[in-house]
Amino acid sequence: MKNEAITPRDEDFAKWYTDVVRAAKLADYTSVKGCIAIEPNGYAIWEKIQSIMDAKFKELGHVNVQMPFLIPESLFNQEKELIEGFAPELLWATEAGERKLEERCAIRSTSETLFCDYYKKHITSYKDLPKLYNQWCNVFRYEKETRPFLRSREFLWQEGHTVHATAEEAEWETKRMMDVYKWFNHEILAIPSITGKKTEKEKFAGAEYTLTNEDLMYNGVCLQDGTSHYFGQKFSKAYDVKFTNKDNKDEYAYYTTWGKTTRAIAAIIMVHADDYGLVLPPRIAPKQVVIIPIGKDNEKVDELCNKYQEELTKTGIDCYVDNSEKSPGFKFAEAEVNGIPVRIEVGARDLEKNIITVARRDTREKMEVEVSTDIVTYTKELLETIQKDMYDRAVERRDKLTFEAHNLEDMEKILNTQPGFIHAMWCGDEACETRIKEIKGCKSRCIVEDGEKIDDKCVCCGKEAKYHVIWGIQY
RNA sequence: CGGGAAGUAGCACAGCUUGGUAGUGCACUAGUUUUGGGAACUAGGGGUCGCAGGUUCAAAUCCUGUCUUCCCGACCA
Repeated sequence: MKNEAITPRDEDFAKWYTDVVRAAKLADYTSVKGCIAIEPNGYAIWEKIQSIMDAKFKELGHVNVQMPFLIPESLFNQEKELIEGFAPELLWATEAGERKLEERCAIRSTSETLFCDYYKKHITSYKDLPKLYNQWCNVFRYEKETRPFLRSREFLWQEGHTVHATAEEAEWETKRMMDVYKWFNHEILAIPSITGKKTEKEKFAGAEYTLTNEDLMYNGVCLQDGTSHYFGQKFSKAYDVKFTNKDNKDEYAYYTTWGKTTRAIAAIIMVHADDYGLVLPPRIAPKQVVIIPIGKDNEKVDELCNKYQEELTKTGIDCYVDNSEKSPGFKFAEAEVNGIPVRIEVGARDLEKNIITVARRDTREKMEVEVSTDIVTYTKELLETIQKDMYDRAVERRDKLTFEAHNLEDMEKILNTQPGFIHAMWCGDEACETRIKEIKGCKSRCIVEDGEKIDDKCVCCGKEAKYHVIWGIQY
């Protein structure tokens, strides 16, 4: 049954996206521009993202803290590049009625300033290092065009802020956290992201360098989804974060930050969802299985539903029985639009033949299963299969939308027909980046680490090429 | 912030040109019958027409301003 509330994906991708968000009840608009109400279905996904990532952070030795929501202007001003980079997005709070703040404060857009201010007081010796802190919070950036999850003014994220005694260790941390994001996207979200280093033009304001995680959406548009920054001593010099090293000398600390946001939910939608609604990879689905009874007041049906629910829950599978008064057809459609990976239909008619029906959301395939089958093993295997198949399909689509450009004409042709990840060589000159941006706003996504040499010459100016870069149109 | 479109019941829309009792479908509530892909019938409830001014005897309708949402740019996770 085609969902009429959802605009077909190939007809209007932007409209399809917001239709899926609304139909799956992930978020709704509020009377505050750019600030969404994340609804239970959407927040449950975020909670699952949090729980998996948080467990990973803790496993790696990070601890959670919470910093203030307001940042004094004087503190912000200590780092020139940061304030310049963020100035257009900052919202300043000064007073509310007759109550005035002691100092003009920015609503936090990112918390480097506050962490540095804190670390400055708490680090004296190399023995205090490293500090591996993370915070889960909301931030506010004054965005002009907003869309649910994809780009909102207020959004939720985690920001890790670590300080180290040596550059090597800090760089290792930067890389290691990028690997965590990559692992998370590949293994949990079934999104085959690519990672690499941002160019000078695209890096975070004030960073020595920025590592990035880039996803490719169904329509070939790129999405930055997770970054890890190496600041070297830049911030610690600006904020005076010093420690005494082993040689009894003062040294500025080495600083890293890394973050991932609710935008990941946008990525899940734009990579996996279809014309029937949301499709959730089993490992991130808050509810992995829905059991739908068919046939009213049928003892056998109810009994089997409850038995399945109990057995599946016991093995750690998130499932529930849909006992609402709705018709079976309604329940099917609702489970589908909400993206629940597996649907078990227990019907009176089927039971006479000693079977049940199992449907997988990703392919919408229905299977008849003998009642005697061990439902736990069957479901576990099916969930794993779905996870793997979703990943494989995403890889296939990404590869289909991956191109090589050897000159500007190639680039233009690709961008005008079907955008995607465009591999091309670059001389390293910012002028060439600017020139390429003139083509449909195409930007460098990342420099491929250890990327193979496609050409000797820069795709733009023809001079000697230094870097293998992936280019694309971004959200 | 530039260019375009739209705001009327929870949702989708009609009514506006030519001012005169607030409409339709879905959803909602109650009851009955139903249940294998968004059930049927009957009876109900719900709207200061985005907001603020103005014109008028009278404004959803005309005028001005403003806010929000969507699309296309510029900016960004």
